[in-house]
Amino acid sequence: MEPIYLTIALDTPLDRLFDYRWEPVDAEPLPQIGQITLVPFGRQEIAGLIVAISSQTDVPADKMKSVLSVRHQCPPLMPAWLDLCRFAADYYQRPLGEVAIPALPKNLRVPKATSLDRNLKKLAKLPIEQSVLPAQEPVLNSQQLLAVDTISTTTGFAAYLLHGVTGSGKTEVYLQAAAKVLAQSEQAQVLILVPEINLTPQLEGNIRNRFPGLQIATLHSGMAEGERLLHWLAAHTGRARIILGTRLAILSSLPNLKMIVIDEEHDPSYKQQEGLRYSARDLSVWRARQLGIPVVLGSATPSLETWQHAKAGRYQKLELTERAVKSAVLPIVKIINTEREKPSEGLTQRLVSAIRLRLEKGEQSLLFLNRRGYAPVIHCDACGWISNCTRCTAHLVMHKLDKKLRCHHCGLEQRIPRACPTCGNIDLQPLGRGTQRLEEGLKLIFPEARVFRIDADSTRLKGSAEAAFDTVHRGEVDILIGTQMVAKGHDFKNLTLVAALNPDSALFSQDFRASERLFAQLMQVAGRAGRAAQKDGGNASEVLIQTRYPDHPLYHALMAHNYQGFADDLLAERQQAAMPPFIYQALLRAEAKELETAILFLKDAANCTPHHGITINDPIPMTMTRVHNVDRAQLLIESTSRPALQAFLKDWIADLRAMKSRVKWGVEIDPVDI
DNA sequence: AGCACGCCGACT
DNA sequence: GTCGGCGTGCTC
Repeated sequence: MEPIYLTIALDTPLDRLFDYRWEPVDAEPLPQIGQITLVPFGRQEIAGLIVAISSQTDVPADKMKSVLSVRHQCPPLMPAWLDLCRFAADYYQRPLGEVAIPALPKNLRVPKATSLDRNLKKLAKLPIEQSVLPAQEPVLNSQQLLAVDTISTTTGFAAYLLHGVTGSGKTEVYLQAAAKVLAQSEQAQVLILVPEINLTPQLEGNIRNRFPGLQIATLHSGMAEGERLLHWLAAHTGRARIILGTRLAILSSLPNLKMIVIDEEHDPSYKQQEGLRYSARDLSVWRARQLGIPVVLGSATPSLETWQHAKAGRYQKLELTERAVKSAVLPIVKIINTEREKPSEGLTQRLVSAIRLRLEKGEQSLLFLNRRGYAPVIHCDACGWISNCTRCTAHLVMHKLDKKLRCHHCGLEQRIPRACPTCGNIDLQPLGRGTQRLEEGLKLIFPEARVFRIDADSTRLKGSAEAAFDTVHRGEVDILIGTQMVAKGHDFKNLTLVAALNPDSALFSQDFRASERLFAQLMQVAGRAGRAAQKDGGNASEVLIQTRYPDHPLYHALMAHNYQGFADDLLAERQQAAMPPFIYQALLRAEAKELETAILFLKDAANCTPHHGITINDPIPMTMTRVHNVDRAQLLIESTSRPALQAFLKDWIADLRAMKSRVKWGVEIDPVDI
C-alpha cells in the first residue's frame, strides 16, 4: 500500500501547511479532511486540522514525522466551514491554521481527549427535541409582519438591514422569522449574534420560552472550557437548532445553518481587537452568501458601512418606524447648554429639578457618564504636577473608595499621595468627574434617594452585573448612575428620565468614527427609558443632554430622532473626504521599547515599490503612544479597490516577513479605531 | 508564536 | 563553580 500523507493546518504564524505521514494502527479507519489530529511539532505535541490527503509529498523524508493520533470521535469539520476559515485567513492575511485552530474549543485542541469524550457522552444524554412548534407569539404590527415575511420567504442569499428604534420590536421579528425558518426543516439551524451575552440575559430567557423543546447552544468567551466544548459540539453535530453567541460564534461549525441574525449590528464589540482582528458582522454576511441564506442586521443606528450598503441596494432595508407597544411614544430629547447653566457637582439646576420630579413621582432616573473612577486625574495647583502613568501615555485615574490611583490601560496602581510628589503641596485636587464622584455628589443633593452605580468597578465580580441590574428592575433604586454598561440590553420599566452628563469629548475626537459611535450610544441609552411608563397614561420620558455645544448637528439629529439625516450627512462628509466606507483601509502597527525604533521600521516598510491605486501614508505614533512601557506607531494604507488592497498586502506582508526585523508588528484589515 | 540551544554576568 | 539573561534558529 502507498504511504498516506496528511496536509495539516497548525496554529503557528508560519504561513504554510505541514505534511505528516499517517500509519494505520490496528483497524483504524482512514483519516478524513476536516478531522482533528495530534501531531509532533518541533518539540511540542499540538492539535492540527487535516485539510488535504495525498499519496505524495514534497517534504524530504528526513524531516517527515508521523501523526500521533486522529480524533475519530469528533465528526469532521465540513468543507463549508473550512472554506469560511480559508476566506477569513485570506482576507485578514493570516495563515489558515491561525484562523481555524483557535476557532475550535480549547478542550478539543489539548493532547488529552478526556474532555472531548466526556462531553460527547453528555451530548448523547441530552433530551431529544420535543417540538419545533413555537410557543404563543405576540401579535405583530404590519411592519413587523412584512419584515418576518420577507426574511422567512427568502430564497438564496439576502442581507437585510432591520432598521428600527429601541422598542420597535426588532427582537420579535428575529424570533418569529427564526421560528418560520426552523419550521421549514427538521435540521435547520439559526445563529443569533449579540454584542455581549452577559448584558442581555433577557434574550436567552426569551428564546428558551419561545422554543421549548428546541436545543439551544450558547457560545461566548465567559464560559468554562468544558461547557464551551459541549455547546460547540451541540452546534457542530447539528443537535442545537438555535445558537446564541457573541462574535466568536461566527466561527463555529454549523452544518445546517439557514439564517443569521446580528443584533445591534453597529456595536463595536463585533470587531475582535486582538489576535485575528476579524469583524463578526462582515464574516456573517460572507457566510450567508456562501450558504445562500438570509442574514439580518438589526439596529436603531446602523453602522455607516451597513447604511451605505442599504442605500446602494446591496442590503435590503426593512424599516420599523412604529413602536411595537401602541401607546408608547419616543422620549423627548432636550439639550441643556452648560455654557449658560453652569453645573454644580456635574449637574445643572434643570437636571437636578428633573431628577427631583422623578423622585416625587416614585420614578427612576438614569445618569449616563462614560467615565469610571472618582476623577480622571489629580493635579497640584502649586506646581502643575498631574498624576501621569509612568508606563503609559495616560493619566492615573483617582479611585477614592480604595484610595488608589490606577492606570486603566496597564493596571498600574499606587496609593493616592498625601502631598505633591514634586513640590510637597498637600492640597492635591481631583480634576473632572467620574461615576464615583457623581455618586458622592448625588448623595449630598438627594440624601433621601437610593443612588446606585453600575460600572466595571462595581460589577467586577462574576454575576454581580446581573444582580445589580436586578436591583434596579426590582425598583430598589431611584437614581442609577452608569457607564456604557447600562446602555445595552436592559429596559427599565419605571425609568422616565435619562441624562447624558458629559458626552462632548467624542465630538472633537481624532477618531473619525467617534461621533458615529456617540450618536449610537446616546440613542441606545435614551432607549432605556419609558417603554412601560406610558401604559398608565403618563407623559413621555425625557432625555436631557448636558453640553457646551447645544447647536452641534449631532444633538439636533438626536432631538429630532433623525438617524437617517445624521447618517446621510456623515456619509456625504466621508465621501467628500475619501474615508470609509468609500475607501478601504489597512493598518501596519509596530511596537518597540523606543518609539524611534517602531517609526523606523514603519518607514522601512513604507519604502517599498509603489503600487498604483495604493496610498501609503506616513508613519505616526498612536494616539496613546506608550502602553505598559511599549511605544506604538502605525502606518495607514488606503485604496479605493478592495482587491487591489488585498493583492498589495499579500506581497507586502511577505516582504515584511523577509525583513526579519526584531520589531513586533502586525497588519490589521478594516481597522475601526485609528 | 513557542521552544531550545548558546554564550556572558551575579549568586548559593 | 551554577542560575539565568535574551539573541538566533527551527518547526512537516
